Amino acid sequence: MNRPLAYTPSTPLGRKLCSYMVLTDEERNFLSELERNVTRLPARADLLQQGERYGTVRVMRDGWAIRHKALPDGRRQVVNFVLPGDIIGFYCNLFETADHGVTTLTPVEVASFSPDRIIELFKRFPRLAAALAWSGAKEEAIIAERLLSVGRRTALERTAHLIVELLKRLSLVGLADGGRFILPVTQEILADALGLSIVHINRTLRRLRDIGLIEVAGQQITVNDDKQLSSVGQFDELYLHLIRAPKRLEHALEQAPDRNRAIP
Amino acid sequence: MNRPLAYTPSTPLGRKLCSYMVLTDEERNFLSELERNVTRLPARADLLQQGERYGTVRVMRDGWAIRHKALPDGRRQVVNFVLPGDIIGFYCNLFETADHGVTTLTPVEVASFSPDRIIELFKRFPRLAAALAWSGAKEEAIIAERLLSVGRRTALERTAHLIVELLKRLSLVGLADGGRFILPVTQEILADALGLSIVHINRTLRRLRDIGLIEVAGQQITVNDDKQLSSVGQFDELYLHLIRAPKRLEHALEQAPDRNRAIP
DNA sequence: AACCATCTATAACATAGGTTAAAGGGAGAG
DNA sequence: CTCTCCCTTTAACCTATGTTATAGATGGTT
Repeated sequence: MNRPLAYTPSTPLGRKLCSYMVLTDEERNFLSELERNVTRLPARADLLQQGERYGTVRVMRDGWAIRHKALPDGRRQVVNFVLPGDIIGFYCNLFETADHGVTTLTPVEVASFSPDRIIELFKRFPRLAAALAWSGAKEEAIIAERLLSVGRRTALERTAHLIVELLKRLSLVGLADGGRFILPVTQEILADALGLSIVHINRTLRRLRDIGLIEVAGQQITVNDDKQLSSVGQFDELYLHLIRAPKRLEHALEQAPDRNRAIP
Repeated sequence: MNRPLAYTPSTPLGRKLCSYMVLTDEERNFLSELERNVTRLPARADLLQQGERYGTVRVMRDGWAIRHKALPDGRRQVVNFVLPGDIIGFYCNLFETADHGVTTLTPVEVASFSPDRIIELFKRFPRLAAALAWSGAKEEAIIAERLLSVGRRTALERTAHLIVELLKRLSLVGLADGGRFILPVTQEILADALGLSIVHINRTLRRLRDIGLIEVAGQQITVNDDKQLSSVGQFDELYLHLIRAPKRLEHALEQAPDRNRAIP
């Protein structure tokens, strides 16, 4: 392991931000300090409970989780999947109480730190703050796209769309290969993510299998024809904002942080 | 009009941020500079088109708009309503291209400024940056709640929920009084916001009228029994995060910005 | 190896909500 | 004043998806 640490931090969060911009040593140090305090949790553990008072900010280092909201009678909607490198309730930690829960799907490794560090980050590292804002905006875009799915796509389209989305997002962090990935999720959770019943998800997956677009073997999903699957799901990757930081941001951020601010 | 300007800036954005924390003169000046460049547009004008390259950041000063996403075949989902004081694509302006459109519902007054000002804001005004991050997180929370509605609430519940949400949000900016407000929206747009057909929205509104929970007169909606309407919609205002900034944030932000940063 | 719990799979039936069609408002243009 | 155009309203019918029920898989535990 003698890759220059300067370019590939060992932390998922650092790696993520690195893909937006070149980090200074100071920034890198601050980030790796944030991820110093690591915890392991089993599958099906609550990282955050709806209604709970926020205490810590967390970064998912390894494993999967879901962000979900529930109605009093138990109906539940999965808002998003939390993948390695994702931050759990970054801004939300600025709230008093959680309006959603976060539950692990697999054993996970998470780093925790105090919300005060966020304030510190805003004050000392404006470039990191902007980069995190950018990545927060990406999450919002993903949720808005899921709203479009649930509101306006048919069951078949939604399901196809979600599979393509996960394939893309996992490929980005090296967790999918040749259209094949592990989906550590029961059909109940899939149903809750897509606003469908568990029976209908089952029917829909079967249709996708019958058409030959996907193969399912336990938790392993293989996408046979991603072009056609994307087209069934009317998938347009625009919303994932996969391109690095836009030139504008990159340019503004690539200068060293102006700590003595000469701006008039 | 001789209220001390220091406490009630005349700009919607400034007023919004003021409710989170005490602003310094410098911050106030910066904000009002941002809102200097004002444009008026008629109803049904596109403030932003899906797929367009971002050019400017906008703040809604007066009027309504919708944020919406469309599928290639024309099906459309309204993601959120943009009310006075809301920022249009604040972080999103850091993206290359828009993954959603914004269209006015009424004649509007918007302020526009260059995205560069956002970078400047992050560098010079960390407290404003954090406050804007907080308000961005609130928008995400609203979208997540709408996802829960569309995914898991029945038509009646969703509709009730949206009406209560709008009532609360409008009350907050003084645009609703005694449960009465103007909803400058066709039933088609309501349908697109709730993931329903236009016919079914009509049926559902009728049911709410028949039960006596609301009254509709043109664009004016009167909520007769907001307790019961909230209960039908299983409305829990937690997600609106109406409380001022949490103590933690408030405390951290209320100090003057530490421009010379003595933090180790 | 047998047991239990949890998932998946399918069938049969029920219904919320979609679609199509057509008849009224209402408001701005001429 | 009346002609449009766009919106709302309602009815009749249809279908995608939900519900209930049951049987198989699967995998961990004793």
